[in-house]
Amino acid sequence: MNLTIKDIAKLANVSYATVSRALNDSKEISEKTKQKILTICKEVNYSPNAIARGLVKNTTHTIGLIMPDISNPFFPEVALGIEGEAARMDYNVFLCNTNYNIKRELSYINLLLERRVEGIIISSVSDETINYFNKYIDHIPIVYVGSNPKNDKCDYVATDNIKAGYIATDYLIKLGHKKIAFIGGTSVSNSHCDRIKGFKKAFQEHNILPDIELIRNSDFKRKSGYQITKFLIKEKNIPTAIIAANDVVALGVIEACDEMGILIPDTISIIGFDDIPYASLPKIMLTTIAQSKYDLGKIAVETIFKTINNKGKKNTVIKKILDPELIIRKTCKHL
Amino acid sequence: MNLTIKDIAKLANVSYATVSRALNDSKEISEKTKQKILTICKEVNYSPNAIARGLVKNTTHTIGLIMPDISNPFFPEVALGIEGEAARMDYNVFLCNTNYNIKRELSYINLLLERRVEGIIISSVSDETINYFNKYIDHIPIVYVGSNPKNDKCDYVATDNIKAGYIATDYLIKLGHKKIAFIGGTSVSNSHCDRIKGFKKAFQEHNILPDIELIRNSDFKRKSGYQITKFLIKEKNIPTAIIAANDVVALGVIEACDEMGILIPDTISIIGFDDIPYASLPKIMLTTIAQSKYDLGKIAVETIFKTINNKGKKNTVIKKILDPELIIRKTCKHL
DNA sequence: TATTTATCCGGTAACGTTTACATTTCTTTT
DNA sequence: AAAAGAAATGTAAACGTTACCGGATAAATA
Repeated sequence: MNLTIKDIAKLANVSYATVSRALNDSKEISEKTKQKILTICKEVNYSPNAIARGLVKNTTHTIGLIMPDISNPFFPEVALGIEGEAARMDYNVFLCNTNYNIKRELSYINLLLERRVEGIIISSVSDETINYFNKYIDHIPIVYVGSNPKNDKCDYVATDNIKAGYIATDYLIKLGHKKIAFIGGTSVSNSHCDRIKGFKKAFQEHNILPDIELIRNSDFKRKSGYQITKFLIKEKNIPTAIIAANDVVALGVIEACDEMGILIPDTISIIGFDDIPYASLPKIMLTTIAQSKYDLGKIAVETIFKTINNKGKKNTVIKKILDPELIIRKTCKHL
Repeated sequence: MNLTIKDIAKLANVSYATVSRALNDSKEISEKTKQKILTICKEVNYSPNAIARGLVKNTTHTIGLIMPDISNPFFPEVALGIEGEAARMDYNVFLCNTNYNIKRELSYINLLLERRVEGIIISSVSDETINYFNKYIDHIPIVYVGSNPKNDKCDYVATDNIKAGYIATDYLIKLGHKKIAFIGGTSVSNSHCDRIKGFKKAFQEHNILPDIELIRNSDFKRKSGYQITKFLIKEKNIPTAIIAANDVVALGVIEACDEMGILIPDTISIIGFDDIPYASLPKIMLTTIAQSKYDLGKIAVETIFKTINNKGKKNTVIKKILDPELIIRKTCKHL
């Protein structure tokens, strides 16, 4: 079906080794024959087989990217950083979406491994994959992005989520809030757990106790932010402020409040994480803890290339921690 | 570095053909040796080389997906439909983001071709790639998604964009609007051109003339919706309604109006396309022409598999046209 | 002109699989 | 118990490249 290098060789009356030389512009070929071969390739629309090349060169120029949810704008933004930086390195990205499903995460890891990607960047749902990766950690460069795994072997680049949780909570407490709900992510999520830590730390520093009843888990989706908020409000144990797992969840929180006629920020203050583009809409003006999304991706690629360029051997574990930034908009108010 | 089938063969004391049989659970192998081999594979963490397999089987179980902008929520939604349906078929998706750049589109096409993906689904910026595809159209299944190319050879699945443009305009005219701005996409975009057609058709049917000055192009981004709107308003030729290229642009339009103190829908009515999740936020309530995003993706995969399963030969050009739907929310008002 | 040295090109062995064909081993039948 | 047939395994050729090695031709030196 597809033309091969041998077909081109016949057309050009040369050996197929020569064709290969022309295609890879080696210096072991005369300019003349090279041009002859190249024009023939153009004419007959020859497309080199990357599979075959990959087999012999043992390289794919591909890195795998595993993300939980491309419909959450945070992740495409990170992906953009990854793709951009990878393209600069002449690498391509194989993007896999897990929908927060650990099974799919595992199966994608296997897939990427079988495809011999040269590195894997993963924004993992939990630490469960870590044990899995332990088997491979010496075989293939891996870097976690967005959350820091509780394992001292894996490279990662993440926002300081403890700090993020702390900043959000501290801000609210200083605004006079005490009854603060925390609608977090899944209980297994590292970023969630870290933010909870920061949440508790802030309370501790201010010498007050958080209301444990107001700490809830979500699945990181808008709908669950919406549902949990409705539930919270109906319970009549209404908080004066809500910290949401991320901006998408926060949007769900706002939706619920709007529907139930609760004024933001007058009755309830709301704060999110990530600073997705839709948080800055004039009608929304969500106060949030921003992450440097593009940089997260970009740096993840940079660190994975440290290992790739070192022929897969890594000397030290690389940990890059980016600072979160409080973006004050209009969903929080002094009590 | 990585273990091969031959290593496993040695460990199991069998030929490597037998190992292959065990791995592909062929019936030409005894259950006993099969289990023996499989357990060895598990123990030593063997990962079959998909590259080598692809070379001999001439199949990659991958389809390529080219999209202009994964940071516009419309596209991830379509991508989800594609990935979901592809996964059902046991295929994987190689996602490429072009940032509305035709050069990158072309280079990604080449890349995917070289990687021997079994089909390409493309949400193209324009028809320019079509000429390029013409060379390949008999070699590889291609389906356009989201817009219908002006070429009778390519399969596509798209929303009826003429209708979409018509519905939006008709709705506004019936609401009493005459001075309607159309902040479209790029001039080369098919979906843009079709919607303009629908726009003009609606005017025609109502026997009024559109103000040509109010038809503008954007780059499909929020920022340009924002800037063009500001420009329009400053020009003092203020429209009573604005149709935006998509919801993201519409959000930019709203942003500009908010900033300039223009009331929506009291002073200006606004309508978008796509119905992205953020259009339905209570604070936004954007009236829009919805596309069936997930279905668009799902059906694109279905149609590409018609050709793939037919060994690449296609009998007839498949054209699937989905209906747009007017979602009335709160950004449009009777004049 | 004869010899050395670049320069260019051809032949062939890899790369890690699958698969058709050949061969061995085990059942079954007589 | 021998022959035939079925089942399990081995052998080797493909898949489309790249890369090494050696040979031929052209260029440079003596």
